[in-house]
Amino acid sequence: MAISEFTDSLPMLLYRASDAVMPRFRRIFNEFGITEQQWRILRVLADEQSLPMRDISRYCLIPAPSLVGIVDRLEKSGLVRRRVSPSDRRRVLVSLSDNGKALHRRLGPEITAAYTRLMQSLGPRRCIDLTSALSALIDCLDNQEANDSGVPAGR
Amino acid sequence: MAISEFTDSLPMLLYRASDAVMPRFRRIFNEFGITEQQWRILRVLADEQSLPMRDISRYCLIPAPSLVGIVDRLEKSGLVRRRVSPSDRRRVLVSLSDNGKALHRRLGPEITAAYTRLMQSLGPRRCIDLTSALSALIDCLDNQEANDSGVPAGR
DNA sequence: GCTCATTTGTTAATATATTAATATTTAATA
DNA sequence: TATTAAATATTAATATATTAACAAATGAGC
Repeated sequence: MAISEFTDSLPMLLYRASDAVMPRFRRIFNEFGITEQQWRILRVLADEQSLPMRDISRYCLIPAPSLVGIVDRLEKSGLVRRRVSPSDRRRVLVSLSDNGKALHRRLGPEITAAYTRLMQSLGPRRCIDLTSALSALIDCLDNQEANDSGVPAGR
Repeated sequence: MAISEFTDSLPMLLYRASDAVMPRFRRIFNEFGITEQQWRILRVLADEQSLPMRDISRYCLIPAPSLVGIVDRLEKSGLVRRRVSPSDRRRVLVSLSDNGKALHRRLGPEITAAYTRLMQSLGPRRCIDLTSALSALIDCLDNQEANDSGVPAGR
C-alpha cells in the first residue's frame, strides 16, 4: 500500500545510497573530462602496470562488452595502450600511457580528498557500520551463489 | 598499493552489493519480458492509479530523459497510458492499462517471493544492520546536500 | 494584464549496460 | 595428436544514463 514499501526496499536503498554518494565524485570526473567508468580503469591500471581486459572487468565491475568500448575511447584519447599478451594470445593487456599516468597523478588527489570529506561527513561510526553491513551482504550472497550454481558442495 | 583499497571503497562496495542482489530479480524480469526500470514503473503505478512523470522519476530514481523513453516503450507495449493533466497542462499523467495491471498481478508475487528468499538468505540481523546503515547514509548526505546547495539554513 | 523566473516534459548527443552470438586461442582428454 | 571443451575478447542490437538545451505552461510580482 504505502509506496515506502518500495522506496525502502533493499534494492532501492542501494540505489539511493549510490545516488547520494556519487555526485560528489562525478563533479570531479566532469571537470577533468572523463567518466566514472573511465576513472575506475585508470585507477586500477595505476596500481598494476598492465592488466588483461578480464581482470579490469572484474576489478571495476564493468561488463566485458562495455569495457571494450570504454577502452576504445581511452585509447583514442591517448590515455591507455593495448597489446596482445605474448604468453597467452587470447588476452589483451591494457596499460597506462604517459598521459594516462599524468592524468591519474592530477586526479587521484582530488578523488582522495573528496573521499576523505565524505568519510568526515559520515563520521567513523556510520562508516564502520556501513562497510561491515555491505561486506556481510556481499560475502553471504556470493558464497550462496557459488553453492546454488551447480558447483558441488565440498565433499 | 593494494587494489583492495579500491575494491573495498564505499562506492565499489555499493556497486558490488547491487551486483550481488539484483541478479535474483533480473531473472524474473527477463522471464516476463520486461526490464528492471520498466518493473519499477509498473510497481509504483500499481499503488497510485496515476502519477505525473516527475513523481515517477523521483520514486523510481529514473532520470527524466530516460523516463521518457521507458514510458514510450511501455506505452507501445500497451502496458501504460499517457494523458495530459487537465488541472496543470505541463504535467503528463501515466497510468496502468488493463494489460499493465494484469502483468503486475502476475509478476508482483514472484518478486515478493524472491525478496522473501533474499531476506531469509541474509537473516534478520544482517537485514536490519544493512537497512539502518544505508538509511543513515542517505539521511546524512541528503540533509547535508540541502545545506550545501544554497538553501539558507532555517533561521 | 504583463513580465519574468520556475516547473515540467521533451529532444539530442554521447556513454554505458544487457543479452546473445561469434572468432580466436588455449587447455583437457581420450 | 586429434578432438573437444573452456577461456578471452569482440560485435551487434536494444535499453538506459548523463549532460545540455529547449518549448510550453504556470506562478509571482509588479
